[in-house]
Amino acid sequence: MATPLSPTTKGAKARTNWVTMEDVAIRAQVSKITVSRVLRAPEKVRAETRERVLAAVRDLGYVPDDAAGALTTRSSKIVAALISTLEGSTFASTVDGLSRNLRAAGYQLLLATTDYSPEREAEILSMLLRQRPDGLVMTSSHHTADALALLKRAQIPVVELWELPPKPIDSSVGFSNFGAGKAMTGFLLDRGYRRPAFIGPRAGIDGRVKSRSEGYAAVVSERAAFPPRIITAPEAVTSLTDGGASGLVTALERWPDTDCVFCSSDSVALGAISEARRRNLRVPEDIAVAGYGDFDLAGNSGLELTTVRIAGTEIGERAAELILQRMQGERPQHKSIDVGFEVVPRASA
Amino acid sequence: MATPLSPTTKGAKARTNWVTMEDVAIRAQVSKITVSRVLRAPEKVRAETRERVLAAVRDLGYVPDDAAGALTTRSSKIVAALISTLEGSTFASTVDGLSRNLRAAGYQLLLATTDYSPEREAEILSMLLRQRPDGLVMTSSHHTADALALLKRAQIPVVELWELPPKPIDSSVGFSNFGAGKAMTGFLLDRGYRRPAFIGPRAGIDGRVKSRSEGYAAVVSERAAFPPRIITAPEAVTSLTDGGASGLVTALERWPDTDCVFCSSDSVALGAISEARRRNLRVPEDIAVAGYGDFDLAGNSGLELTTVRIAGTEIGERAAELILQRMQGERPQHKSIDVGFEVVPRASA
DNA sequence: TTGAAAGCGATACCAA
DNA sequence: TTGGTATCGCTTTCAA
Repeated sequence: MATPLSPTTKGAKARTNWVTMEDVAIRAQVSKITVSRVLRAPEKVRAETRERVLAAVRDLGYVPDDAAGALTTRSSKIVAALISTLEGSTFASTVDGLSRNLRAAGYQLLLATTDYSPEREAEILSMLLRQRPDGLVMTSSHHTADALALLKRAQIPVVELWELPPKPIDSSVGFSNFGAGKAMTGFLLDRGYRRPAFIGPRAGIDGRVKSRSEGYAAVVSERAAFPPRIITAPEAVTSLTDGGASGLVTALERWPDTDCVFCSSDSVALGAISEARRRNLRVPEDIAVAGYGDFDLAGNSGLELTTVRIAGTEIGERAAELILQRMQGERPQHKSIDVGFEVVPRASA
Repeated sequence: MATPLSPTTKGAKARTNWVTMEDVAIRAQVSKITVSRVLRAPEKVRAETRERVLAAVRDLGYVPDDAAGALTTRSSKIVAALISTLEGSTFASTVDGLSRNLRAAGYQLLLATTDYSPEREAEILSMLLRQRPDGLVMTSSHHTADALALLKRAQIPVVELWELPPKPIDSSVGFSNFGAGKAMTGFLLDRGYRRPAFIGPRAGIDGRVKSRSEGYAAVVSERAAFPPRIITAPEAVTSLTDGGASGLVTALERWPDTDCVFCSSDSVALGAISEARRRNLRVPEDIAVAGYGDFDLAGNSGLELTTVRIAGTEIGERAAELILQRMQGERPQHKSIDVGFEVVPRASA
């Protein structure tokens, strides 16, 4: 035994199987830096040399180590995303649009969910920051002081999604939840409903829901002759659909003349419709139901849910564009992008 | 002006605002390596020193650079996930469970979606690998030769999700799609339906659907007196629900005695139910409909969809456990974990 | 057009 | 219990 190791120029001590740039360099008979150039600025290398290097890259199956490169370039090619939740598919399309557009520019998405908790968000943030992301997107606009301090020190572009905070940390892509609440409520009144109530999930879970309910309240206060009727599901109710069912019950008990409910999401609305059917109430004749989100199924399955449509994918795509510009040091024209929303009238209200 | 920079020991040349380990060391009057120890093996440092270092860490708001550390430890603390799609919320809970459990162990999730395309998967894989993930999970089991070669060279633990491939790359967490197709079909025949058809999305999009349809076909061949009836949505139809609607139409045209359709997903089933209602067919009396997935809404909204439930979150959680074990060099007892499935009988079939 | 040397921020290994 | 030194894989800077 004791076969002498072939003196592959000090390459002998590597214990991983990753091919390094040095390996490529040796095979192509050039220096490391030339390999680097071929990969990042091919025009700076003579065609002949370049071909030799590319051949070596192929032969060896070389995959560059971005993390190592990041050490000198100070750019990890990673964008971190803090998403409130992946369930209910609210943000799924946003994440999709985001990752798609980022990847097209060579960036990867580091994803984490916060379950709507600012404390968890802060904690997760500090973990994500250890990877030195070049940028950050988040779907919440309510942050702890710790989180804000971390973000400040990180000095990376931050984009807040799905709202347009009055005082954004940095920039934002979203729409006015307050405006959307107003629009739908106005639409319902225009349709002739007299006593709309608002049904939301457990209290304070989400600032966006609050904004929508405020939009509702604003319109009711202005145009209707009764105080706003806002129902919040009890803490015990966890599922959104269950919350919608119980919300409807509560609304009808408390205000028997309720003729219409505006739900904080389509899932909640489905719960309400389900409960209405259970009670043999006709929708919308006996009780009208409006949702929020325009999820896949809202328009189908005989549901015909009147709702508000948000361009989730577009939010992700625009956020990617914005953050890419910022990461490349450009100063984008707009720090806030309003993608709007749309009231979608269907049969349920 | 021209205030002389305080000679913070060569720290003067840094152009980022990140606090480095060296900065902490200086402030705590120790060497870098001691700071490193305090952070990773506190018991090896005298309590007094440790306190001084921790104070410095806090004061400076130091956040370690894992990417730099990865260079020597050869562990990036990153796990990459290749997900077929985030839409339809099929995999959302899996991603959630995965990222939650990984994070608890200090790992982050690098996420990308492949849109069910093996070619795209291979391409994305090579990009993800540049970040040197410590492990990889993927929801597809159909890979290109390039992808397999990359995976092989990467030499990291790989977990395939949502199926139990006969020949896994490495390990897997899922269940038998074939078995699930068989189980639901058997259930439908037991319920007394005589002529069940299978409705899937556009051809070949997903190996799992194929397995389910094969399970269906196996049972029909064995127990029924007619050849399997399998409908595939035309390429033109993109939405799953639309596919369900058109699938129902096709089935009834081609085989008017069809009394039951087993759909490849709940979304498809909703489309079918929707179409049935449009045609004034009663569900399940005139036509029964079964789905697959047990999405949030399946049990609600008067839908009462009979379906197959998959423990999506559990798949993610178990996958995290498995990959964590493998990354720590343990050899887990099981390379494949079967989380099973469950036929959920409701009113639609 | 190409290369040599010096880091980037952290950890491993061996000393003190 | 603590520290010095040599890397990790890559890019930058400066020369040739």
